[in-house]
Amino acid sequence: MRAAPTILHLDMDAFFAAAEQASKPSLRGKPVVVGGLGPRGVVATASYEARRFGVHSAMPMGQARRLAPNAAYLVPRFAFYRAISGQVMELLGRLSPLVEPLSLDEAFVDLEAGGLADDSAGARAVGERLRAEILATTGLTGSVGLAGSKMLAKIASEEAKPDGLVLYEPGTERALLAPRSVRIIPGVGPATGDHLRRAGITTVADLVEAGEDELVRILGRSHGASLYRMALGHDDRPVVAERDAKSVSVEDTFDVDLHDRLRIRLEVERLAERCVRRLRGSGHSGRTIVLKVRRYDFSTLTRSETLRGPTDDPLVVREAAERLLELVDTTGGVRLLGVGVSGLADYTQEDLFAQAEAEAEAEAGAEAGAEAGAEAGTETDAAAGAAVPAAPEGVGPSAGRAGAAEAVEVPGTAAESAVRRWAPGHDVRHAVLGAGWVQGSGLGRVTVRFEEPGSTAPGRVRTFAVDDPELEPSDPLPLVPGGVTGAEGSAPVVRAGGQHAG
DNA sequence: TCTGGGGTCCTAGGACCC
DNA sequence: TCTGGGGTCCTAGGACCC
Repeated sequence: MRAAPTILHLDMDAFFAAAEQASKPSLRGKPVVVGGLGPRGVVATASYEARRFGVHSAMPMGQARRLAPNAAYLVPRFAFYRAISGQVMELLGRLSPLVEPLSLDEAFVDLEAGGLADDSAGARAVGERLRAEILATTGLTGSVGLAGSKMLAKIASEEAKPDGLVLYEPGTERALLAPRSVRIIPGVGPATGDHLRRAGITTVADLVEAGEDELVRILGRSHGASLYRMALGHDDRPVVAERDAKSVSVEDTFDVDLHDRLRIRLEVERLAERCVRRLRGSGHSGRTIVLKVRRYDFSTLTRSETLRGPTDDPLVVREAAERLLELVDTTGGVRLLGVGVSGLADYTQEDLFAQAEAEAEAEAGAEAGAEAGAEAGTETDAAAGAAVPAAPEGVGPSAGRAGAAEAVEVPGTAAESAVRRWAPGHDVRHAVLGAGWVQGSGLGRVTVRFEEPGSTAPGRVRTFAVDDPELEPSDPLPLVPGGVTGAEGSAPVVRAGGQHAG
């Protein structure tokens, strides 16, 4: 806490959906839902128009479609959102050296460290100027919260939504929080909320009245003590610019539960390879391999194995994941598989050298029979894995393999690649008609609306054969003339946190 | 058409060591 | 051979966030 409201929290409004509306004029003012379009998809972001129908983040798509059947349903385009996020983060970087991104659409900024504001009036001016710059640069609106602590700044930005600014004067924290639900405090979710409610605690005032000892008794040492402090409005957490990643993971939910053990194993191998690609891409190696399995009944389990040294070797990670799979009973079916690596180290020659040594030792000590068996298995499966084209970003099995029968088969049919190529919302270019985006596809046809971010009226719609030679996928166009697009792929990487906008 | 994907942090028990 | 007490590492699960 500080004497002036110089901690700023920025939250872009309905980020993914707003970005789609900005890039597709025909969707402006209309309900838009961005998320997984497969049978098991969920909503990532709903536009404010869609929220009026009751659609919200994390809701199953089927439910969203029942509530808002006439909304536009689009698959997320992360590269595009990342590019816009990079522009926004760049603007934040001009305010202060201390910027802490929480996700693509959210960040804390320490204005005091930037020397641009040291009182309420100054902070408010900086906040309003920032909002104007974001609008001018990206065409999107963001909401700003200003307060003397992270917690209050975040609550303020929530209060400011959409397209607003709220400033809480230091000293008013307790009175402001007292009548609110405990759920307003970041970190209090459904489970903790229920737990507290059963103890008769529903408001922040109740938390204060209960006292620290009681909260520690109910919620445990760490959670109880920090919750008590938060309830009093005490929050000294600093804005931290650099946070090292602690783990890298990938996972897939399947349209249909997997039963076949060979298919399950094949998917684990593909996930391991994808995971290592990401691991290497982030410049890390890691020591602990984690396999995640969600069963038909949604029960989830993890199995992990810690190596003697950090690795970024695809084979090592894959074989560890395979060993872990052997420990899991998959009878009844599997709806999700995931592979992760934690215990990250910076990728350096030293690490690799140490790892090679550790592996040599391990191999020398291993039983010959087990080694031979593992190797024979991976040979075959590696060949099968290599035949499968990697899905483009944002298009998981749910989008790409809709309705695929569960069997030992190699995905990647022509129909399937058409589904991926012409995913709803993706940009295309027609040799004669110019820039547009996919409204929908199926039965060998793809429907395109021809319009650009700058268009003032909705564009015309035309339908083509999916293999029309004049039509091809293209990169997003800038939302604002002269702005960046998703094509660069060089936007600053948002490190920790999720990828979804609320 | 019931429940995504990528993260973080915390707890708790057992192994192991001193 | 009658029992202590820490510290650290590993594993598994759960809550939470966007």
